[in-house]
Amino acid sequence: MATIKEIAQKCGVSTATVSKALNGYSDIGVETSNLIRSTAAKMGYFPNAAARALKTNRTHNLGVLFIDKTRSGLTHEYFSSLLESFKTQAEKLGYDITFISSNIGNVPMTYLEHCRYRRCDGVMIACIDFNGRQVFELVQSEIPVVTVDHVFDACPAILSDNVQGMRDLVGHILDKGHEKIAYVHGEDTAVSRKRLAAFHTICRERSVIVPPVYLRQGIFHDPETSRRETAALLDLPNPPTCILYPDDISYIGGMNEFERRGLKISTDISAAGYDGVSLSQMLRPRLTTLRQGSLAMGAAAASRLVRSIEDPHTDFPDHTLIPGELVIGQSVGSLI
Amino acid sequence: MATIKEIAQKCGVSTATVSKALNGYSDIGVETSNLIRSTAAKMGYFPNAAARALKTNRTHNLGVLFIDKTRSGLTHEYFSSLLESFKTQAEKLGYDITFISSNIGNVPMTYLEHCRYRRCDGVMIACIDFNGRQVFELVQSEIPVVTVDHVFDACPAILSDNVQGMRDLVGHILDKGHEKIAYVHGEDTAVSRKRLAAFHTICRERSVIVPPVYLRQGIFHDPETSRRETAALLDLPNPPTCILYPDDISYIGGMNEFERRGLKISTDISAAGYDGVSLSQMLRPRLTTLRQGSLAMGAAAASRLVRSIEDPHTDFPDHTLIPGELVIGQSVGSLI
DNA sequence: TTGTATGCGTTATCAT
DNA sequence: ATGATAACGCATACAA
Repeated sequence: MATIKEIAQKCGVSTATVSKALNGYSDIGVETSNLIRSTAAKMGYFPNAAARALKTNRTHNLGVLFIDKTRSGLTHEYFSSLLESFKTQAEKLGYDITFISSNIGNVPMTYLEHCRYRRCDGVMIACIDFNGRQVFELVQSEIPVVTVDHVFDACPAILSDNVQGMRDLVGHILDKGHEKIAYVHGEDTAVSRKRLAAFHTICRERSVIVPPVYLRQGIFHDPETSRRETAALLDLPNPPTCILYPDDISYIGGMNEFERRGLKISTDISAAGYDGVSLSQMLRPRLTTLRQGSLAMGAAAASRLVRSIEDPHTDFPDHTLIPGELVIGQSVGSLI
Repeated sequence: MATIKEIAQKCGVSTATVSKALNGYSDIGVETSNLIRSTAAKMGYFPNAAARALKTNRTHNLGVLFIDKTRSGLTHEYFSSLLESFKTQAEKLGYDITFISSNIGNVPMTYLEHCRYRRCDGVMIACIDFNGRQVFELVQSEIPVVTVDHVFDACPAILSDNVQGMRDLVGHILDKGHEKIAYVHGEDTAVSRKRLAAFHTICRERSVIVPPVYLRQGIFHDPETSRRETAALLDLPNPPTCILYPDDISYIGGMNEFERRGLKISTDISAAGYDGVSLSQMLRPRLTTLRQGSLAMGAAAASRLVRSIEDPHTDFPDHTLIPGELVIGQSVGSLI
């Protein structure tokens, strides 16, 4: 591995000159600069990240806190594509990413300690229990943080626009003439609450009454629970004509229950998901759903985090709302 | 951030003593050692990874080469759970992981250069076009490498046991009395070839004849192609009673075609997938498939790589075969 | 058992 | 325009 010193020897200059030339300082002669650059390239030189980090106190490394007890983090398309686009954007901006965890080797450490150990320039937090003490400690620290789909007072956040998304989705269903709409929603989280509130708001705006029994508590990404709630809804004396699910995967449970009862989706019963994962468009009928802008969110998170790092003066905890996109499949039939 | 120097001051000893005490050298007095350790803990000390790396030439960082043009890498459960378990095991062994890519900032670099820049102690390669020049360059380098589901002459490999997996799966189907078995297989890769060969072998062993027209070239994770091939198979004068798909996602295409034709899966037609992703067990009927040991593979890859790094003397390019597990759903009906 | 001194590869300050 | 030198935090050979 070529070092700056070797380049200096080869070019007959000092290491200081090489360093400056390579970092584009203007006070180096054009000729020497060119000579240095070309021989550096010829020798396959790359700066030693550790040495540079030691000196500059900047690692060009972003921490990613992306943990899930159920190991569902990476296996949910919404999160994995978010991560993928975060990584891509981070790389474009010159940063690598490192996963943060709560122990390394046998040494237990908090998230914050892990970040400090690796000298992360900043951290993105997503897909985690945001109420943990360790998360809070990290958020309160001096390290720049960006959160996704959660708001902390102290740091910027990238948020999926669940309110508008829900409005678009339910609006479409209402346009199709449905007036008996049930909603199997996810666990009680900020996301669920926003969607639920938006659901109520638009229904009221359009003078559609939602009987309390149409609202069922489900679990994100758990088809079996959704199947059970679907069965309960269908057994009602006055069953709904359309059922909303917490997400596309949960819809699978409903779909199974429909088929078991011989109900044809879109004519006998309508349904909609949320997320817009690729599976939803593989099914027949294609699912009507709301595709969350996970790619845009990942990229926005990376850009926003790097801004916090590189321009700390103008930094303040703003919120970026990323819109989703209504995906009209064939799972919501028309009643008009 | 506390440094070794501050601890030294506080304890009234030299930095060398602190360093030794913290690294468990035996030539430090028990009392001083205890004093140093406790004050270090009290001060929230963690060694500066960059400084340590600079000195020891070891970063405790593993590179992960995990790229896919179609961005399907992270979104396929097989790969994402492989990565997740690799990460978990690496952390247990005291390593963080860094994604390797082919450019960072505006600076284009090869995979090898990126690894060197970050001073990765080793690299895991999976889910990538293994035929690329840059991959080859990396494999030939001095950096320890482990590959997953691909064999290079020069480095150890972790392999899913596709031959035994296929034997188990097809064996089960034959046990159910099927004699007309079609196989929509994936693109022409080493994995496909192994599975195809195993398919032929076991059929021959059990005296089952496979007409060439029962073998169809599909595409991994592409339901639409599978749907088309399924239609072609069903339109045959002498159609199969059971169809194998390249993977569970591809099966969705077949499933759609069955339903379109009003064929009841398991009684009118049988089908099997491969991979054993969680979706396959959410569908009704549950899919009969072969669950690949992705968790075991990820962990094995991490352990194997760390062994290459920490014990280079005994290192040689061996292969670790990880078995899968037959998952018997309801999609293969009995003909006997 | 403990301390001194040096160097890892880089950047940055200050001379020249 | 270029160079000598110190410093970043740590580990270690060697001296005491």
